[in-house]
Amino acid sequence: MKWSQTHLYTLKEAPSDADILSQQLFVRAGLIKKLAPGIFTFGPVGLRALRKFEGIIREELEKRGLIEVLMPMVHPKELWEETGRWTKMGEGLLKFKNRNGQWFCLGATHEEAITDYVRYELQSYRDLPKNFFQIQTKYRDELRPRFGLMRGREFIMKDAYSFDLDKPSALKSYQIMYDAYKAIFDRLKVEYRIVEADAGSIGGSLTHEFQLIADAGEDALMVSDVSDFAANREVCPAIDTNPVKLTSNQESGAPVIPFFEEFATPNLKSILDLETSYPDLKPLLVKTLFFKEDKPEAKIFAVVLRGQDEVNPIKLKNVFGFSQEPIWATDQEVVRVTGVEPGSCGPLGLNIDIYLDNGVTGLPSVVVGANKKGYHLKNVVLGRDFKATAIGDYRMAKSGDQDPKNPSGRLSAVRGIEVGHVFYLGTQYSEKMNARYLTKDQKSQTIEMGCYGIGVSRTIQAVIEQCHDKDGMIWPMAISPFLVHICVLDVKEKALLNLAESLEKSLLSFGVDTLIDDRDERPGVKFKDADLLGFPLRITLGKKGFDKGVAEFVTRKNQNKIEVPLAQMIEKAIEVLKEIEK
RNA sequence: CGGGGAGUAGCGCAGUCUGGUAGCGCACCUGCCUUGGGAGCAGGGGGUCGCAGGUUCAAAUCCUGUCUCCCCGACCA
Repeated sequence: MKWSQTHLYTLKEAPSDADILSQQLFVRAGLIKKLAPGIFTFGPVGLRALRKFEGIIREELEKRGLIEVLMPMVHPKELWEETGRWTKMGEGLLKFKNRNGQWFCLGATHEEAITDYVRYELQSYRDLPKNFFQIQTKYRDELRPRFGLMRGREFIMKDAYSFDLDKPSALKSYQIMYDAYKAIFDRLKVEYRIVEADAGSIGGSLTHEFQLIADAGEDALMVSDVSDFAANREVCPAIDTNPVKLTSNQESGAPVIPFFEEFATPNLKSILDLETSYPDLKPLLVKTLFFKEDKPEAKIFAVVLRGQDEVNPIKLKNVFGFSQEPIWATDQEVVRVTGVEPGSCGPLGLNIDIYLDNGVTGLPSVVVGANKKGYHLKNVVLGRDFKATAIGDYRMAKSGDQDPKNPSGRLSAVRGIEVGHVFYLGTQYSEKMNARYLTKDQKSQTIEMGCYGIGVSRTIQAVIEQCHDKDGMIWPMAISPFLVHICVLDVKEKALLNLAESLEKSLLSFGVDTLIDDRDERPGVKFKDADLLGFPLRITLGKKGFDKGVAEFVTRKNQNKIEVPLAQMIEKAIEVLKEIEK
């Protein structure tokens, strides 16, 4: 491909709305261009990266027996009403009417569509298992799109849906996809972790996320330093490594904690204020938070946890079986149940459900709000002074917590970009949509499902978030838009251009795609652009080298330079590329 | 939804307070010159200053309304 014959332009400055580096580089190199918030055009070079990644996905999935289909982007309302998601998905679904007044939405995910596609054809146990995939544009009406392709409204996704006879078979399909995803992301040669995760609005019980490690990632992950344990912080179990020790008197069983007493804490509103004013009480400070399920007429409940800990709404959602995260009670509601505004609330004397985080249970006594403005209570003892409805893990895990899989391991927090997600769904969709088959002994059985997604467009940018330097992108071989970038320094020299063209032709016969920069530009411009675009190998053909019979090879990653005799360019290029791939 | 900021050439910005011919850098076009790390000189093209209304002899600038975009925020008991 010649630069002059494609549409390639570069910017020295990034548009002011590009927030993270990978997005700036993508825009500067013309890989993407924003059309509207969260909606992008792919330029020819960006498209090549996209296509290469799609190729990898397709290869690994077809290898494992998946069937490629392509479903529509526009879905009728009735389809989504079958599963109740027309309303449950809320604002995320972009809905609109056609000229006849019929409602449609843009496909945000395709569980309904695929189930509809197969439910009348998959009738016999002989038809199962089957696993379908598609690579297609999704639309989700994100509240706040950002970071370019990372959180777009319109994006390209590979989604797959498995249909199985029973749960064991479905779990087998799950494992196949899990392994396929591993194979796919391994080929990118980037750092990623497979983490335990929350199922979110897709639903399901068994689920893993594939997270590409990057500081700009939107997800907080907890990873172990010794085992392969890794979890999204949303669901990571919180296990203290140095629980507060009971005093020796406590251990002997003597009731050393005196009755609780009130003390004045005027103008101290937050736990932070209390910590500052009473540093010696810091480990005993306990906060009482009030929540309710996100639906009308929901009951208020309290969560009690250490001042230093953060509540984890996802855990609450999962423990209580809510369909969504609980929401904070308003100040008025807090006053209604405690008699006092937030700042001095405590668990004593409440007649609502109180959920006690297990981080509190080791404390001999605690300090809580007195439910009286400007007062707190100390020497409060759990069980004696107030009772909890239930004790559980309701808090966020934090750095230094114990690895749930290996007691000697410690967790640390890293950030990740979710590029893949696998779910075991069970029958939650097939049941609602009546997708059934007949067993050998003629019984009607509900089909077991799984669903599996890869954010294709997100991944190519996420990769660059990890692979770049101050000069630009550094593409991994697997998805690099081109493998070789030939800079012809003197385009008026016909011989040089001819040489570049024949080199491209030869390389292409080895499957090595090449971009020839044939612009009439000064060398510096070409080198800067080559660094920005970041293809693995740059070959410089200049008049000086040509007269000496050599070309210069530069590997993008480490800027290693070697001189190569013109006659050996092809073999050497193949050799260098193989070296880079390692 | 709340808070903050911004809409002026393809991109990055100044000009707005204090009304008076629409500016700068990059990019683009022409010519000369230059050619191994974003050269130089000269000339040039491109704007209904987000939109609507108002004030004024005169509005990018002041007033009113409106739209759009961007950033931050759902840890406080």
